[in-house]
Amino acid sequence: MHKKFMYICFMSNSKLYKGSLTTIILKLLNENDKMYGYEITQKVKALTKGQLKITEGALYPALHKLEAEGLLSVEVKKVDNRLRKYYKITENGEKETTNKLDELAEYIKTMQALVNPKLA
Amino acid sequence: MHKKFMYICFMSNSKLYKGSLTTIILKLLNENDKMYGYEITQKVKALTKGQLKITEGALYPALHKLEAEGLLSVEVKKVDNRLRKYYKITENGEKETTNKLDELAEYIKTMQALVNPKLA
DNA sequence: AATAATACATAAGCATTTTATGCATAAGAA
DNA sequence: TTCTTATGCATAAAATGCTTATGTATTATT
Repeated sequence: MHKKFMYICFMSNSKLYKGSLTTIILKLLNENDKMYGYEITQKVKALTKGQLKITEGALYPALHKLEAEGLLSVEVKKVDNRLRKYYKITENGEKETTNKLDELAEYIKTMQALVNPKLA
Repeated sequence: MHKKFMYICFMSNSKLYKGSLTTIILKLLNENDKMYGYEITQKVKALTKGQLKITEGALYPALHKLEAEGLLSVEVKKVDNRLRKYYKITENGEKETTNKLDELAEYIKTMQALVNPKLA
C-alpha cells in the first residue's frame, strides 16, 4: 500500500513520551504472554483511547533491540498467509520490566515534586 | 576549574526525563520571577533532594532556545565580579507553561492507563 | 597552593524518535 | 473490478535532546 498520503501516526504532540516506549513494550509483554508488533500498536491505541499512537519506525527497531538484549524472544508464525513475529518476554525481561516500572514511578514522583512542590 | 576528573552530573539514570527539561525550566521561572542558570540547577537539586541533577550541557542550550522562541527574556548582571544571566518568563512563556503542565498531566494519566489499566 | 564552588559556554557523540519510504496479502467499498 | 483500507513486516535519513567532555574565569575553602 502507498503511504504517501496517509501517514498520520505519531507518539503524541508532546515530547514527554521520548524514552517511554521500552517501558510500554515490556509492560504489555509482561502481562500478555505473547504479542506481535502490529498488535502492540493496536493495543496501545485502545488502552489510551487513541491518545497514543506508536509509529512503526519507532516500534520495530525497539523490538529488535530488546530482542538483541535478550529481554524478548521471538517466534515467527504465518497466519492467513501473512507473517507475524510473536514476541515473548524472557526472564531477564521480567526483571527489567520491574526496573522500568520503578523508574516510571520515580519519574512521576520527582516531576510532581518539581511542578507541585506543595504536594511533595 | 578543571573538570576532567569531577564530571559526575546527569539527568538521572532513567531516560524518561528526556523532553522534560523545558517543562521544568518554564515552571520554575513561572513561579520565581527571575533566576539564573546555575541557580536553576541548584533549585532542581534541592527540590528533588538530589534525585535530579541538570547538566550544564543540557541547561544552557535549552535556555538559549527558550529565549530565541520568546518564552524567556534575559538580563545580564555582574555580582561579585561574576557574570549572571537572569532569565524572566514572558507573557508567551506563561501560556506555554500552562500547555507544558497540561501535557505533563496528560502524559502521567496516559502512562498510568498503560501500566496500571485497572486504575484508569 | 590546590581544590571546590560559582558561573557562563560550546561541540562531538549517542540514543530515540519522526518522517518517509518500501514490500506484500487480505478485506471492503465504489 | 478496481481502488482503498487494513494488516504486517522492514529500513534509512533527518531531527531532537541529551551526555560527555571540554573551555574560560572568579571566589571561597582546605
